Amino acid sequence: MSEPTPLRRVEDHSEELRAADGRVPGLRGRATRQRLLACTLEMLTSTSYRDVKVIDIAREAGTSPATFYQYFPDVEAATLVLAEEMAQQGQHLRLIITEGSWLEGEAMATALELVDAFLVFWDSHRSVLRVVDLATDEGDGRFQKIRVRLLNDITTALAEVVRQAQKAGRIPKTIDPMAAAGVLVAMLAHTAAHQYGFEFWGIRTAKLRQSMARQVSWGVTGIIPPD
Amino acid sequence: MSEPTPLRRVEDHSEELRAADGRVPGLRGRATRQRLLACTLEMLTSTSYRDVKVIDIAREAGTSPATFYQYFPDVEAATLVLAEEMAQQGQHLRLIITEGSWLEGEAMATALELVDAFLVFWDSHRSVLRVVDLATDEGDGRFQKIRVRLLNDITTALAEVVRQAQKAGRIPKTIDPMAAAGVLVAMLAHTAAHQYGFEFWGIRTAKLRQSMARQVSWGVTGIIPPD
DNA sequence: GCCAGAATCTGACGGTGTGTCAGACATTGT
DNA sequence: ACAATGTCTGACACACCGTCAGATTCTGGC
Repeated sequence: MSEPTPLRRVEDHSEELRAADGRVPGLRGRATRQRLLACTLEMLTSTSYRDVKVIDIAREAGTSPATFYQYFPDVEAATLVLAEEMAQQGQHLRLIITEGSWLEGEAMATALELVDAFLVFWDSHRSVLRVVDLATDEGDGRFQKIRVRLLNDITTALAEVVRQAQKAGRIPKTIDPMAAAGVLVAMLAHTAAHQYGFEFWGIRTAKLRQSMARQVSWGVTGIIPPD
Repeated sequence: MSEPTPLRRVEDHSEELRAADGRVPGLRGRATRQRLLACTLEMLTSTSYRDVKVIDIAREAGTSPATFYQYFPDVEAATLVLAEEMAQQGQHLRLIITEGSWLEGEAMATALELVDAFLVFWDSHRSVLRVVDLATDEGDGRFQKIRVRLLNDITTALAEVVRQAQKAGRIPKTIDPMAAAGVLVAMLAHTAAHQYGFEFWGIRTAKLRQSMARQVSWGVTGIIPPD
């Protein structure tokens, strides 16, 4: 537990935070950084992405633009951190798939649980997720990585369920489990993202849930769900 | 065909184009406007949306920023026009659904056709579509309207197929046809949007097509597709 | 308590983009 | 040839960006 290498100056990195000038921020610094992150998030939810300005974030945080640049090279970088935090929190979605039962008669309930979790998660991270999607589409590798990390675990978990169904002969062997799972995750993600769009369109959320869960349940187990 | 109301000055509107100063542009004007639109599109595909600047569009079009503002209040407005043009072209997707056969043994082929059309369409309008998605998420009603118009026709067409399947007793009556169709369209749209993301992830496009079509085919007809 | 030195913040500045004029320039009909 | 009308742009005031050098605040050692 004590310092193991007194001679060589160990740049103990791992998750070392660095300010613009290369220094490791102390307590106060990290607090300001957090404040800036929070305000970035707030701006992101209340303003069009195009119009999120460093100067506004700084004003909101009760500091100056120069301070912002002390901790982040630009708005995108701050958003990236927010996205990483979000992806962290998304890991629990995976558990619903691996812990839940996909047996006949129970699959639909598990699917519904997954759908609900998706809807809640997407709703509470809307503003960051839409930037992640945009940046990914625009070919930004950093955001793409986060997006993949978030969805990959969920997809592989679902793919494993598909593989089981294939063994049981309920889903054709010609199906690629990852493709099947990926398509379902895409459906979940996009529906969740445009949730309120559907409502506005005259579709009740309860009906939406039902249809989403139905597609997931069948797509993953090959079992036709009960009404 | 001749002027019918010589006394009252008829503001013949309908689809009257207006410049910033309220005048109706002539030939040269409309040409410049088109040139600006084309350059906006080009910028949109080659640059992050945040970084598309009026000055760049103008430079590219060989004109000055002031000219841009003659025809559009801002970059978003120009994008809106591009989005409208795109939505127009999307109408043909609807035909695939209404003209195709969803009978047993043929549904999968129709579904595949639909999937392919989606993939092609999304690919050739990627840059505009991602802005439409972003702006819609951000609550911009104008983009939302376009998005709905594009997807609504497709969704109602699919919903009609679902309704038939319900009559035939292959899909439970408790399902809301629009919800079922909406979920499938969401899947198609999102998968198409992140097409190359899947490839990068090790999934072959052929397998993706297959899984997409499978979900559509079953979700819409209730018939389990053949391998 | 005081102070040196480290950590943190900011005012001020040159650079670039925005959005708006008034007026220069082009085109057209007579 | 010369209005009248349509089209474009230079110039400007304003806002934000991103970067310093130096002011301000904190901290540990005495």
